[in-house]
Amino acid sequence: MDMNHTVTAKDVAKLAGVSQSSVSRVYFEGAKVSEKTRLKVLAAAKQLGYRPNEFARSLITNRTRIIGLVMKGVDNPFYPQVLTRFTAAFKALGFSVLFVHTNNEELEAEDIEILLNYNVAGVIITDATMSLNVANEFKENKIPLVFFNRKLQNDDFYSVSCNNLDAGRKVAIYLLEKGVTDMVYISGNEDTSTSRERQRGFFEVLESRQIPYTKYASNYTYEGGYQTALKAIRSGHVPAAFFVANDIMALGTVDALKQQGVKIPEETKVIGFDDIEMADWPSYQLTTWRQPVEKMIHFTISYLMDEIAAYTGKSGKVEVNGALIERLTT
Amino acid sequence: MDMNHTVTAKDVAKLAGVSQSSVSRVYFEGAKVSEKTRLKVLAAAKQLGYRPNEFARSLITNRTRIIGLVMKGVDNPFYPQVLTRFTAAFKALGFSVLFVHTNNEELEAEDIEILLNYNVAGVIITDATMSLNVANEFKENKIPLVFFNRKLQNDDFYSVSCNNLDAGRKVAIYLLEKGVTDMVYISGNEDTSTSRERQRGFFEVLESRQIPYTKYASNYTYEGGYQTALKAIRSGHVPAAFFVANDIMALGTVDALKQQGVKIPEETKVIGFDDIEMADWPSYQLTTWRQPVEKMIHFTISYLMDEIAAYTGKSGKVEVNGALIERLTT
DNA sequence: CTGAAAGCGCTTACAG
DNA sequence: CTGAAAGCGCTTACAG
Repeated sequence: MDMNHTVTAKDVAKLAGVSQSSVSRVYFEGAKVSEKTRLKVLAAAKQLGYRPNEFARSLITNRTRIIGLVMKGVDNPFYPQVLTRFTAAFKALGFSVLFVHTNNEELEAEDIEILLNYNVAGVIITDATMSLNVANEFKENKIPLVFFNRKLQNDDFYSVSCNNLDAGRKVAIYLLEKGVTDMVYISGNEDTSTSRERQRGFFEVLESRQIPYTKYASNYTYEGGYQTALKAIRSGHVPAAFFVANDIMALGTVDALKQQGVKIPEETKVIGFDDIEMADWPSYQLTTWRQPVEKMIHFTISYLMDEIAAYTGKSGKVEVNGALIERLTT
Repeated sequence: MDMNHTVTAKDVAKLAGVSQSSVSRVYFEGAKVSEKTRLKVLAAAKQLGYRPNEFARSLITNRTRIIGLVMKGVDNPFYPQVLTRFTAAFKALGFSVLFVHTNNEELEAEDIEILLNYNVAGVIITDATMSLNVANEFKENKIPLVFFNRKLQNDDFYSVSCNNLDAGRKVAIYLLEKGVTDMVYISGNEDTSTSRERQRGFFEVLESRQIPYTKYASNYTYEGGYQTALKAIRSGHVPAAFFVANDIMALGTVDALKQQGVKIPEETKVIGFDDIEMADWPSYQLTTWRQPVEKMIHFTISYLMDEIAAYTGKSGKVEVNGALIERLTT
C-alpha cells in the first residue's frame, strides 16, 4: 500500500473519522470502546495495514512482552527441546523470546546487558549461573529471574530443577538391587549444581552400604564420556556399573565400552541422566533417569507470569522428581 | 541505588552538569562530543547506573538491532549449531536474536506477525518457507529476509543453501565408483527444496548411467529413516547402497540395517547428508556430505548487514559447495 | 464512550 | 562542541 511512511494510529484515526485515542483503545487490552468505533477503526486499520508500534508501546507502559532466554549448552540434545517448548508456551501467552547464547558457566555482565537494555519482562537462565552482583541487577530492575536446571548457592533467587539428590540416591539403590558390587561415577562439569547433587545422592547411598566406587571428572560432552570411560577401564578392571551424569556422556561411555569389547549389560551396566531422545534409539537403549521437563517448564513459566503480573521478588528452590527409565544397558 | 524511578539521560545530564543532548551523544555511535564532556557523562552515568532505553531509541530512529530468527527443525541436530553460530555472530555485530519457533513448513502470517510488530532489522528463515504474500509483507516494510537452507520457487527473495543438486550428483558418482549397482534414495519431506534437489542430482546421474534405483519417501527424522529402511529391505532384497537425504535419517537407517543383521559397508553402503556431530561418533562413522555451514552463515549475515545498512531488496540464490566426508559406512 | 493533551526517553536538525 | 526544542508513536489521566 503506502511505500515509505509507516502507518500510525493517527492515519487510522483520520480515515476512520475518530480520535487517535480511540484507535489506541481498540488495540490496548482492557481499554473500553464502543463496538461501533471498534469496527470503524478495524476497517480503516485493515485498509492501511496498520500495526501498533511495540516500541512506542513499551516506552510508555514501561513493560515489554519479551522474555530473555539464556542458554549455555545448546550442543547437549537435552536443550533444544527445552528451547522449543519454552518458545511455544510463551507464544501462547503472547510473549516473545530473546535468545542469548553464552559459553560461560557463570554469566558475565556483558552476556546479559542486552536483557537489561531491552527491559525484558522476565529472564530464564538455563544451564548456567551468574554472579550475585549481576543477578542483583535484575532484582534492582524488578525483573523476575529463574534459574532452570541449576541451583544457586544463594537463597535470594528462584530456581527450578530436577530433584537431583533424590535421583542420585534412587539410581544407587536401583543398581544395588541389580546386585552390582562396585561402581564408577562419571561427573559433569564440577562447577554445576546438577553434577554435584547427583553425585552427592549417589555416593551417600554407596557409602552407607560400604560399596566401593571411583569418581572420574568429565564435562557433559559425548567425547568426554567416551574418553573418560576408556580411562576408567585402562587398568584392566571393569567396574560392575557406570553412573554417568548425563545422557550424552553416557552414550559416549557405551560406545567406548562396546569398542573395547565390554558386553553391556552382562559385564558392566550403564545408566545415564536426562532421557534425551537418543537414549531410546535402538543402538543404545540406554537406561536413564528421566528429567521431568514438562513440569520444570510449567513451574518456571508460572513463576514468571505471577511475577510479571505483580512483582514480589520472592525466592525459592523448586525440585521436581524425575523417574527411572529402564532399558537395555542395565 | 534508586528504587523505583528508572534513570534517564536527563538525570545523568543534571548530575554531569551538561545537557541531555550531550548525554545522548555520548551513547549514540557516530555522534561527536568532546572528551571532557564524555568523561563527565560516563562518570555520572556510572554513578547512577544509567542505561539507554532501547525502545525510545528504536522509536525515534525507526531501526532496531534485533534479528528475527525463525526455525522449524530444532529437533534435527543440524540446527542447534546453526542457532548458536548465528547468535554469536550477531552478538559480535551488536544485534540480538528474537527466536521464533514454528511447526509449519510454510510459515503462517501469525508466525511472523511478531517480527513485524517489533520491526526487526532483518529476518532469517531456516528450514521453512513462506507464502509469497506473507514474504511480501517484509518487502513492503523494507525488512531484509534470507531463506537459509531452503530455496523458494520464486525469484524475488534471497536464499542461501548448500549446492544440493551438485551434491546429489557427486554422491551418485562416488557410489558408482565404489562399484555399486543398484540404489535406494530415502527422501526427506517432499515439500522441501533440499530433499528435491538432492534427489534430482542423484537420479540424474543414475539415469544417465542406467543404474536401477528405488525411491522411498520419508520425513527427515531418525524414526522415519529407521522405519523406511526396514520397509526397503522387507522384500528380502538389500540394495547395494542407500543415499539418505539427511544424517539423522541415515543414522536411523544404519540402526535398522544393523538390527536386521545387514553388514555395512560389506553388504550395503549408507551415505547421509549434513555431517552432524553424531556422524563422527564411533558407533556410526557415517559417510556423509558436509554442508558448508560456516560459509552459509557468512553469506547470510553479510547479505543482511548490507541490506540493513542500505536497503535494496535485491534477490539471489547463493549455493555453496559442500564436500564428501568419507567414513566407514561406504 | 470519546477527544485533546501531556508525556514516555530518546535522536537530531538548528542555532549559537 | 553544545543546548533548547521538536518529534518518534503510542498510553492515559482528565474533562465533557
